Amino acid sequence: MDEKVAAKSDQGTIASPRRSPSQQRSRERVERMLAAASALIAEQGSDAMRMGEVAEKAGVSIGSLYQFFPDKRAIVWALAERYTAESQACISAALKDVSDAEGLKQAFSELLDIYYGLFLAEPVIRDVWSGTQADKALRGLELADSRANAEFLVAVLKRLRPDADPVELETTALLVWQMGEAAVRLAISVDREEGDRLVEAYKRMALRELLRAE
Amino acid sequence: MDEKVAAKSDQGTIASPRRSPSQQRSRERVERMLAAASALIAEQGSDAMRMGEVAEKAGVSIGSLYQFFPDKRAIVWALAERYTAESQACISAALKDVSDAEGLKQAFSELLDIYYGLFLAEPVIRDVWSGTQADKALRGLELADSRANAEFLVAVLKRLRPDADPVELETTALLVWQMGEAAVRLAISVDREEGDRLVEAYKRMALRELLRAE
DNA sequence: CTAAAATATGAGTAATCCTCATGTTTGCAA
DNA sequence: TTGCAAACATGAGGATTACTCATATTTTAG
Repeated sequence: MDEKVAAKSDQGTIASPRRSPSQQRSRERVERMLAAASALIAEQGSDAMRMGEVAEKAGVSIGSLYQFFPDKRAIVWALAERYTAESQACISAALKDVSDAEGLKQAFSELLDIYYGLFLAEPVIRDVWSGTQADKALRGLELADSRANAEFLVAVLKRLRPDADPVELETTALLVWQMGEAAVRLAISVDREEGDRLVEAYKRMALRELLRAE
Repeated sequence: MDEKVAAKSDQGTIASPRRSPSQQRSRERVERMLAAASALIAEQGSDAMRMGEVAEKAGVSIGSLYQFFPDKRAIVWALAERYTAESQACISAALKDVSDAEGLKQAFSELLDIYYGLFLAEPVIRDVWSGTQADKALRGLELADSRANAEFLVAVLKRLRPDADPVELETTALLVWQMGEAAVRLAISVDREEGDRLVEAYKRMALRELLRAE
């Protein structure tokens, strides 16, 4: 029983596919499974995706699903890998030939627009790529919390830069705060030395932004 | 059946507590439940937390758990609210009396250290506050993906600033990239207008950092 | 044509969230 | 003190769902 529990909650390991589709027929079926999963994730998020629904939507049996995907996460994983590969190609292409400041400005700006547009248009990517199946209510709490915290920063900024556009100050504060949370999350997921460097680098960046004169 | 499913996957709503503990005894028991949940989340993450384990560890029955928490998420939620309130008080206190640039520098730096330290020391907060129950493997993929993408930026930076410290460039690139993802995630969770503003603000910030001379 | 490999199936198993009927304790008015 | 209503406690069992496996079918290779 202990081993079963261990295996069940062993989230740190990637289960390898039970079998790779080698025939034409099975390749097509696997594609249908992925498409079905993608659609369901888009509708309700990967957490609410049910294996039975995926099978039904793909027109295959439950068993066939498990023929090629060892478990539910493997399907999400496969989609994630697909999008990852696509995005890397895109990023690499955009930045490959940049060789001066002006080029970087342009390429970076375009890249962000593409990335942003992708997230806006594709809920699957939002779920898979943003990597959080956290439920909406919790996300809402986080956003509210971020806003509340950013307000403290806004108050400070208004004192320091009374003539600045309030809307811009709000935007700056919220962004700086959110990026800080991202920096800390990143920092705790790498080794301590790199984490410390990242936090220090973030501090410098954030302060430059916060103290920047109009 | 349809209604049941709807209720089950209705992640956007916060279920209100079935009952508030009004007697001394039940208040203590609820505390024990929260403590047990907190410990289990620290061990394995909230996703792997089992209601039966929480009850056992708290020394109460399953039924008592559901007397005060409508569902599993409500426990996580309760912990999150607790930490949120604590952190807001901390942030507010740190920033309240800041009135000049030097003060902001100090306060902000200290705040970040506290925040970072909290995440390092308290795995519960990591799970609850960082708001992602996404499994470790997926998180690992994301980090690897971020690193890979940041490498493209590093290549550009090395061309633009050949004399800069490579380690610093790596740090800058990874941070800028990660913050970009955070900015986009934030942008898609607010209305379109504010989202656009946030992305544009991020672009400006990021480019200032990337193009900054040593 | 035939045997082996690949693929397909879906009823069944096990894990887990949550309910509910029933029993126990507490607060309080008479 | 006593009696009673409200609050609290319990855990077996219902319901859902990820996943298995014995069995059947299709494809491929020799």
